[in-house]
Amino acid sequence: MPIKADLDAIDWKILRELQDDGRMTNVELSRRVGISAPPCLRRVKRLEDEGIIQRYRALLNAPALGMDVVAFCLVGLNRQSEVDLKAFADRTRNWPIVRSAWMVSGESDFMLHCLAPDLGTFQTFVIEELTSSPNVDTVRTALTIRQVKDDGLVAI
Amino acid sequence: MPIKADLDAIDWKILRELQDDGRMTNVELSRRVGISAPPCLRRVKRLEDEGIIQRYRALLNAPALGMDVVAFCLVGLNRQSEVDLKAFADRTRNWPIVRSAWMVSGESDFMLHCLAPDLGTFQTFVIEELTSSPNVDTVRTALTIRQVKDDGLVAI
DNA sequence: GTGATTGCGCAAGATTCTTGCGTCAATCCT
DNA sequence: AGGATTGACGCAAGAATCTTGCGCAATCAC
Repeated sequence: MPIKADLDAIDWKILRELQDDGRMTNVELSRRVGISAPPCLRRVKRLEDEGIIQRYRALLNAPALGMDVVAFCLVGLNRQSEVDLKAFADRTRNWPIVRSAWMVSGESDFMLHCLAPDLGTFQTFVIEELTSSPNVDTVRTALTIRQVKDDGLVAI
Repeated sequence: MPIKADLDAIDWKILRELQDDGRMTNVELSRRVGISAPPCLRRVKRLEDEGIIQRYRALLNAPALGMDVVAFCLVGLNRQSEVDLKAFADRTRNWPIVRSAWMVSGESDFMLHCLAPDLGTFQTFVIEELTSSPNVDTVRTALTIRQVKDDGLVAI
């Protein structure tokens, strides 16, 4: 899709600040990156319009909301045809426990990032939904103990 | 940390909306959840103060920024003592290619979410940094082909 | 039934957003 | 080389939003 963006130092500063606090006011942002508010707002809008900033999201505290189990599942399929891959990808979108998912290459075909209120719910999901899903061959799970790093998507 | 929050239907609506667009104005948010702006702002501030909303983040388009390789690494250590785990966790924080990391239980000890400009850079990282890091036993990588689902952290 | 508590909405001042416009520096084209 | 063009900045002003205090109604406890 988008051609590689050409960004100057101020653009990178903006991206860094908005990754750190996506709800910062434009006035504060402009102060931090060293230009006045109007051109700063125009830069942010340009970054949004070009799709470099895809969206803004509030990050929630899962345990406080009763979601105590975070886990990853590596799923291997029996058949990896285009149709089979698409069918499984569609299925992940209908499982609320699966919060995000990637098609991957390697020993497995999909990586699922899962969130469940408790271990029983998660195990039931793995056994009764995931493992018993058509075309699913192997499922390896990794329960998270704690997150040890959480930086934004892009560094620099 | 936080006691399980007790949230009513409006709070959940607010959380859903701010996960979908974390930069929405409070006026628009209040309109969507069906109350006037001042109590809506007070609810958002309460959710922030109680740590239910942890932060706001701009999500960036990695390929547009020259980051074409997204991968996961499952890392197994030789020794899993408290000190060893902490040592490896600290090391992940100094690797810019590792964007987020979890300590996990299962066949591996750590899950790393990695981002690199190209395959060569990623392979060099895996071979010269990760695999050759002290106490690292096994490294299994899964290169992502594409993301097929990306919902917020908490559903409902 | 009465008092306390909680949360809503209104209103007004402060702040921020947004747009148009003038200026300036850098680049491009003869 | 020199004038034209482009692009981006900052100022200013009107519009929108944020923020706070306050009064009122509903709920809860006693």
